[in-house]
Amino acid sequence: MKSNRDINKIRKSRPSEIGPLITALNFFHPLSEEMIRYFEQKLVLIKCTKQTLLLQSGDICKYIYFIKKGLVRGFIKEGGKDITTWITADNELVTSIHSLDLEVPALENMQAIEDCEFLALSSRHLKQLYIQYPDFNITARKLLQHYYRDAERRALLIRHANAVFKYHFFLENYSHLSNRVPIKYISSFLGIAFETLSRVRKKMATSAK
Amino acid sequence: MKSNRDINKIRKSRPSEIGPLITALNFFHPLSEEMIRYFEQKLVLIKCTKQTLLLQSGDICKYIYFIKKGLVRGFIKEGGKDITTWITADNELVTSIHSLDLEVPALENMQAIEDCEFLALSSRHLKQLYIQYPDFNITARKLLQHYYRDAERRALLIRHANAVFKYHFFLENYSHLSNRVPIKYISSFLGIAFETLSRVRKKMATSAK
DNA sequence: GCATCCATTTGACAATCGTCAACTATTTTG
DNA sequence: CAAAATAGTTGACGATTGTCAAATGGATGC
Repeated sequence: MKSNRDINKIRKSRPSEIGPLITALNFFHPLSEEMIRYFEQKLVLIKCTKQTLLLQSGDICKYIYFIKKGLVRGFIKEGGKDITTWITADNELVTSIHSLDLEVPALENMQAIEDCEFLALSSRHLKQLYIQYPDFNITARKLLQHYYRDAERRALLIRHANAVFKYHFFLENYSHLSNRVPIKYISSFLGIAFETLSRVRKKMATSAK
Repeated sequence: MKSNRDINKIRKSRPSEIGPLITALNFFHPLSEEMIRYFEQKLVLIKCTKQTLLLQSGDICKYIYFIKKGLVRGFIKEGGKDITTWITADNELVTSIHSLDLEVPALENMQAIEDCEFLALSSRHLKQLYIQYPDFNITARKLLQHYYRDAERRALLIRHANAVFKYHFFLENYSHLSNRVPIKYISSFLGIAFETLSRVRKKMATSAK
C-alpha cells in the first residue's frame, strides 16, 4: 500500500483555486475579508494518486483537507481486516478531528480512492486562525454540528436490520457514491460481506425489472 | 409511555447546585466569571422520573441538559421497534444538537431510564450566550470535538464482527453502564437481540469461571 | 493484443443470530 | 403481602449472512 510519501505534489495554492472552499465555509458562517486573505496565504494545494494514504493510524494528523476533486475513505484496522468507516467526495472536509486538535496519534487511516486534489491547512495554521480570528470558532462550531450529524447518520446506517435495508438507506443518503465507489468499500461501510452486497444488488435489479 | 408532561419539577437552579457543570465545562476551556454568573441566572433544575421522554421525535428540542444524576438514552423508531443509539449517565451533556441549533423537528427521542436530575439551558439562552460571550464558541467547539469522538466510538461498536466482540468493546468503553442499564437497552445499543446478549454474558461468565 | 491483475458474480455450506415460546427471577404497586 | 408487571434465561428452529472456492468480466500495462 502506498504511504504518504506518495503525496507527490504540494505547493502553495493560488487565490483563484480556493473559491469552492470559501463558498463552503461561508455557507456555515460568513468569513471576513481578512480571513479569506489568511486562507489565500496559508492553504496548500496537494495532489495525490489513487490508493495514497493521507493518514496512517499511529501518526499525528497534520492537515485538514478540503477535497477539491476526488474520493476519500476513512478506515480502521480490526482483526487483520479493514473496516471502512466513512466515504466522502468532492467539496467536503476531511481530517482526524481528534488527532489534529490534540496532536495525539490517530486511530484511523485516510486513503484516497481516486486521484485527488486537496486544499490543505496545517494544524498550526488552523490554531493560529482560531486565535487571530476568534469568529472562526463560530464557523468551526457550526461545521462540527454539521459533521456530528453525518456521524450519526453513518451510525444509523449500520444499525439497520439487514443487508437490504442498509443498502436502501445507503442509496437514499449516499446516492452520489453508489456508482463511483468499488463494491468492497461500500460493503465494508455497510458492515456486510461484499458477496452479500453483490447479491442484494442483483435481487434489487431483477425485482425492479 | 410517559410524555414530557412528566417533567414534573422545574425551577430556577441555585448557584450551589451548578458546580459539576461548571467543572465539566472548565475542563474544555476556562469560563470567565461573567459566564458563570450567566449560568447561575439562566440554568434551571429539572427533575423527572424513570421513563420520562425528554424529547420526542418530531418535536423541536428546547434544552441542552446536563445530567446531574441519572441515566438517559437516545433512540429512534425504526420499523415499529426502538433502536437505542446512545446511553449516557451522570456528568454528561445531552441534547439533539441539530434540532436545538436549527430549531427543526428532531429525528430522535431522549428518555430517562432512571429518575433524573438535570441542569438545563434553553436554546434561547444558549444562543444569547454565544453572542454575549463569544469565547463560549471555543468551549462549544471543543465540546463538539469531544462528542464527535464519542459518536465515532459508538459507530465502531456496532461495526464489530459479532456479538462477543461487540460486548467486549462495550465493557471496555462503557464499563460504568454494564451493571446499571437493563439488558434490553444495552442489546439494542449493540445491535443484537437481548436473548443473544443474555447468552453472551452467560458464556463469558462460565468460560471465565 | 495478450497477459496479468483486480473487481465482481455465483454457488455451496456452515456459523451466527433473530424469533418465538415457555419459564424463572426480580421489581413494582396497590 | 400478594398480585401483577417487568426483566432475564433457556431451548428449538429457521433465516440471514459470512466464508471459501471457482468462474467471469474489465481494466491496465508491457
